[in-house]
Amino acid sequence: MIRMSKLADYGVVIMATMARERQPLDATVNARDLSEKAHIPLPTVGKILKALCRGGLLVSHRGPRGGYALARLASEITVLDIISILDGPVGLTDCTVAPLGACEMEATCPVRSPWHMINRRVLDALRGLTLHEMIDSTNILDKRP
Amino acid sequence: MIRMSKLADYGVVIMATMARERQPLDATVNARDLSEKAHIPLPTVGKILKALCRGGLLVSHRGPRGGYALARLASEITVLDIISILDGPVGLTDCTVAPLGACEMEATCPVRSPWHMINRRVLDALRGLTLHEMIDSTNILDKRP
DNA sequence: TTATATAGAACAAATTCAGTCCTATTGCTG
DNA sequence: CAGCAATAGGACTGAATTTGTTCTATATAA
Repeated sequence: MIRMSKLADYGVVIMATMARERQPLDATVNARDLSEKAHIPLPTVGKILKALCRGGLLVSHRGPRGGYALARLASEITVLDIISILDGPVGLTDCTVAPLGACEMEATCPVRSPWHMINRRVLDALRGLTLHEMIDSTNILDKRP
Repeated sequence: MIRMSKLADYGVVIMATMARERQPLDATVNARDLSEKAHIPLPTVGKILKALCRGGLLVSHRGPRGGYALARLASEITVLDIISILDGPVGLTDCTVAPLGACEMEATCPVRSPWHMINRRVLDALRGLTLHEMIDSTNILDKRP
């Protein structure tokens, strides 16, 4: 159904929530607080935060008063970054993600190249939106046609 | 993973194959031939053809020498049409498809409106490609940046 | 009347996903 | 230094979705 996983959906919400707190880059938020703010169960939040950390979007700090913080500015994190980490490579069809030669129909497939074009547009749409734009309530995104 | 179902993927291939035959609108192709041309198992092709027929994209003809034909010109059938019929409403997140008020976070959700914008772009990309453009090997789609 | 082809529903198997839990590790703090 | 707080990473289970098949009924051409 061309739907992304709930994990990725949650991930975007969590990242947006962190960014919206407008904390300095080095200020950390722990999983428990995020769970409450985003209304997502704590174990799930933890799982997502760990993945985002491994993916390089967050930095973590262990121990008491530990937590997570954005690894870079909200304006330099895109929706595509988040989804790719949590869901793997984004692609509408297998053949847009699989390595060249993986599909035996490749040479004669009537839809291969059109799919690549559509896929590129989808990627652009996801890459074109940063966390910063997402939380900036004064942005003009919604007014665009 | 933001991937559409195989059924929808097959559906697009099948429709493109039918359109590529460049047969007149009333000429029918049966499921068996399509199965061979598209390299998809016959039962699966049958299932997809039935669904596309119910969805109004194909017309069927029973009995010996029966089969299926496009219900309208290839230039008037979009990729979005095909996917919607086989996979249901297209939407990256549940909240872009669910009726208003279905999500309790709706009022305060930090990502709701950005998602709607991204979703609109994805829909546009899918709606912007017709079956005719897809099979027209001389089209300029691939050359676009 | 018979063979061919689709209609539609029901079904079984397989894959994927969501969510939880457990143990290890790190680092603050008294 | 001892104990607590917090993340790291993996394993595991249950559920939901998806895939692909099969079976019976119906229509139609020869």
